[in-house]
Amino acid sequence: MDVSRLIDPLNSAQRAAVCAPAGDVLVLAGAGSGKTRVLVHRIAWLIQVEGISPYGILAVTFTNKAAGEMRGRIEQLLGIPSHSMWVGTFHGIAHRLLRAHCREAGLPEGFQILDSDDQYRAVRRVMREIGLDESQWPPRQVQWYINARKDEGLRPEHLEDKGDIHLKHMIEVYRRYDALCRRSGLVDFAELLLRAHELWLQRSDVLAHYRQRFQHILVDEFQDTNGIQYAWLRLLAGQGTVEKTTLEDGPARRQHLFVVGDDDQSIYGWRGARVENIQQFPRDFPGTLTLRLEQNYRSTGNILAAANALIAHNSERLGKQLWTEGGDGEPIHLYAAFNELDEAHFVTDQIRLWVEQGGQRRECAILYRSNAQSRVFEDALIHAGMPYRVYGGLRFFERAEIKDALAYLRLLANRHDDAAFERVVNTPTRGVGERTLAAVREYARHHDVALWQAADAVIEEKSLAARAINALHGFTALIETMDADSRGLTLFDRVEHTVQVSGLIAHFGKDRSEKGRTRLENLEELTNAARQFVHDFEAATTLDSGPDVDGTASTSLDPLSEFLAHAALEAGETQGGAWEDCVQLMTLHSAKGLEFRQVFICGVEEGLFPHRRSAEEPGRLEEERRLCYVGMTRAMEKLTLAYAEVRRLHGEENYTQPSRFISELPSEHIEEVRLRGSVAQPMSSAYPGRTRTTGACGETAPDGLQLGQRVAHEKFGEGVVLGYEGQGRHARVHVNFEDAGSKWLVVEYARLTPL
DNA sequence: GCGGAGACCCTTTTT
DNA sequence: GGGTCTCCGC
Repeated sequence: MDVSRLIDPLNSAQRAAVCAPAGDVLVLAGAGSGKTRVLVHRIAWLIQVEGISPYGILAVTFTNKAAGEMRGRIEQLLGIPSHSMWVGTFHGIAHRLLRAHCREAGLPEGFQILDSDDQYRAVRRVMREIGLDESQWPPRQVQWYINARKDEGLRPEHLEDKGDIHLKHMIEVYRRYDALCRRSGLVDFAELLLRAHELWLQRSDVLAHYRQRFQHILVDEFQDTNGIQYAWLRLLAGQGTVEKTTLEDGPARRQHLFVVGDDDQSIYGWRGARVENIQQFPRDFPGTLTLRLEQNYRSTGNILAAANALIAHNSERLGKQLWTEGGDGEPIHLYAAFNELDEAHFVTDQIRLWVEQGGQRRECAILYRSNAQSRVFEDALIHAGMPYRVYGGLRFFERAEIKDALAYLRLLANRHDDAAFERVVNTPTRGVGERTLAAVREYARHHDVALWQAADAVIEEKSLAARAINALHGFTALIETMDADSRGLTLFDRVEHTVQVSGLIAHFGKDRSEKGRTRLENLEELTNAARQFVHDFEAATTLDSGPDVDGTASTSLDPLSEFLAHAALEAGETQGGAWEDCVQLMTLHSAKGLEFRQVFICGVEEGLFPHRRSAEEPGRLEEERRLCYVGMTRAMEKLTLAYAEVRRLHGEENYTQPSRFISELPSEHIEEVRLRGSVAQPMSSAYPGRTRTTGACGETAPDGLQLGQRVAHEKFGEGVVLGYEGQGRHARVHVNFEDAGSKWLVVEYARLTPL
C-alpha cells in the first residue's frame, strides 16, 4: 500500500495531525490551511495504515455540503465507496440513530421531521390554542426560546419560571408543543439532537454498542458545536459516567476524538454555537494533542497580514498567526462610495475590468452583512448585463407547493401528523372552513388525540352542519383512497399519484401566471427528485449491506419515510444548477468555507458591519470581527472593502461612518481607491445654494454634460440633467428620467449619451 | 375564498 | 423599501 500518496502532499503540521498516534487530537486549523485535506487524509491513514475498519469510523460535519465533499474526497483518495462509513451531519447521524433505535428512544416507527417552518406553525398553533397574545410573545421568539432550551438539553420539566409571567407562558407553550409533537410523531431539528443525547443517557446498552463500534470519531468545524452536540460527542467518545457500569472497568478509553476547528472562525454564537467547547476540549480530554495549522495556501501576504492584524483585536483567542510562502500580492483596496448605488456601480465595474482582463465572473464574490444589501447589486449587475447568482433564500423543499405535496405524503405515512393535516386539510380549498377546523381542534385538544382522529370523530358525531361534515369527510376519504390506491407502488409513482390526486396540479394549474407555471414545474421536479432519490437510495443500501457488525443500525425504512426525511434534512440547493459563469453574491456567513480569487466586502460601515445590534456587547462585537476575518480570508488574490457615505436602508437615508474594522487594518496593506469626501463635497460649500445645481441651463457639468441637457441611459431611458456634484471621474450627475424618475448617477459608470 | 389595502417588521442560518 | 401577514370587503 502506498503511504506516500497520503503523506507527500502534506506539510509538516498537516502530517503531524494526519499521522498522530492514537489519542485525542485537537487541530486548530486556520482559514485556508487545508483543514478538509487533513480530515480526509486522517481517515485514509486510519484505514490504510492503522488498519481500522471503515465501520469503526464516524465523521461528523455541520452541513450536507461539507459531508458530501468529505465523502467525495475520501472516495477519490481511497478508491473505495464511502457508504460503508458513517459520514454525515450531526442531524443526519442523529436521525439515523433514532430510526434504528426508535423504540429505545421512545419514538413511533414512522416519526417524521419537522423543519423550522413547520415548527413555527406548530408553535403558533399552540399559542393560539391557549390564547397567548402574539404581540407580547412573538411566535418566532417563542420558537427560538424552545430551540435554545433544547440545545441546552433542557425539557420543560427542567425549567422554572421563578415567578416570571413571561417565562411561565413560554414554558407552557414549550410543554404543549412537546405534547403535540409526541402525539403527532414529529421531531424538530433540535429534538433530533436532544433525543439522540437522551438515547445515550438512558440506554447504556445502546451507548455501549456504539462506543464499541466507533472508536474513531472525527469532527469538522468543531467551533460550531452547541451544548448538546458536544455533550453527545463526549458520551460517545467514552467520556462520561455511564461506561463504568457497562463497558469498561478502568478509566481507559478506547475511543479517539479527532476534532478540527478554528476559534477565529466562530460566527454562529448567536444560534447557540459555543466556541468555549474548543477551549474546553483539552480540559475535558486530558492528554489531548493540540496542533496548529497556520500555513495558508489561499491568500496573498497582504490579505493575510491585514486579516491577522484585524483578528488580533479580539481578546478571547487561542492564538494563531497565518502565514504564506506566496508573495505579498496587491494591497487591499478600500473604496469610499457616495452611496450604495455608487458602491454597486464600482463593484460591477471592477468585475467588468476583471473579466476584460481574462478573469471569470464566478471567481468574484460580493459579500455583505445582510441580505437586504443584495438588491442594489442585483440591479447594477442586471443593468451591466452580468449574470450573477445569489445564495440564500428559499430552497427547493421549502417552497410552498412542495411543502403542500410533502404534507400529503406525510399524511400517507402517518395520519397523526398534525402539522401536515393543518397544512393541507383545505389546500386546495375543499370547503373545510375555519369553523369546522376549530371544532376539530377543540375535539383534539379535549380528548388529547391527533387532528386526524378528531376529524373522524367529528364526522361520526355529525355535530356540525351537513355541508361541513361532507367537506371534512371529503378530505379524510381522499387521503384514505390515495393511500389505498398508491400502496405498493414505487416511491416515484406514489409521489406522482399524490401530486395529481390531491388536486395540487389542478389547483396550481389554474394560475396561468408565471408564478403558477413555476409551481407546476416545481411539482414536476418533485417527482423527479423522488425518482432520483430511489436511485441513490438503492445504490447506497446495496453497498451498505456489507458486514454491518451491529445488525441494529442498518436502517431499513420504507422509501417514503426515508424520502420525507431526506427532504427535511437536505432542503436542496437554493437555486438550480445555473452553470453559467456567474458573479457570486452572498452574506458573509454563507461565504464561510468558500474561496474566490476576487472578493468584495461591501457595506463596511458602523451600524451595518458591525451590526448595530451586536456593537454594544463585547462578545458579539468580537463575533462580528471574526465574521470580517472570515470574509477577508475568502480572498485569494484581490480583496476590496467598500463602504458608502450615505446609505439608504429601510427607506431612510443615513449618513454613515466607516466601520471600526477598517481602522483596525494596518495602513501599509491598504490602498484607498477613493478618499472619503475627496470628491463629494457638501453641496452648500461647492455650490452655494441648491438652486445652482437644479437649474441654470447651459452650465457645464462633468464629462461635457450640460445642465438641462437631454441624455439617454441604458436602463433608465431618457432624461434631463438637473445638477451635478464633484469633479473628475467620480463626479455625479442628477438626472430626471422620464420613466425612471430622478437619479443621482456617477458619471464614470452611468455611461450617459448626450442627445 | 380570494385579492387588495394597510400594518408591521427589519441581522446573520443550517439542520 | 419591501416582504409578509392580517383583516376586510366582495
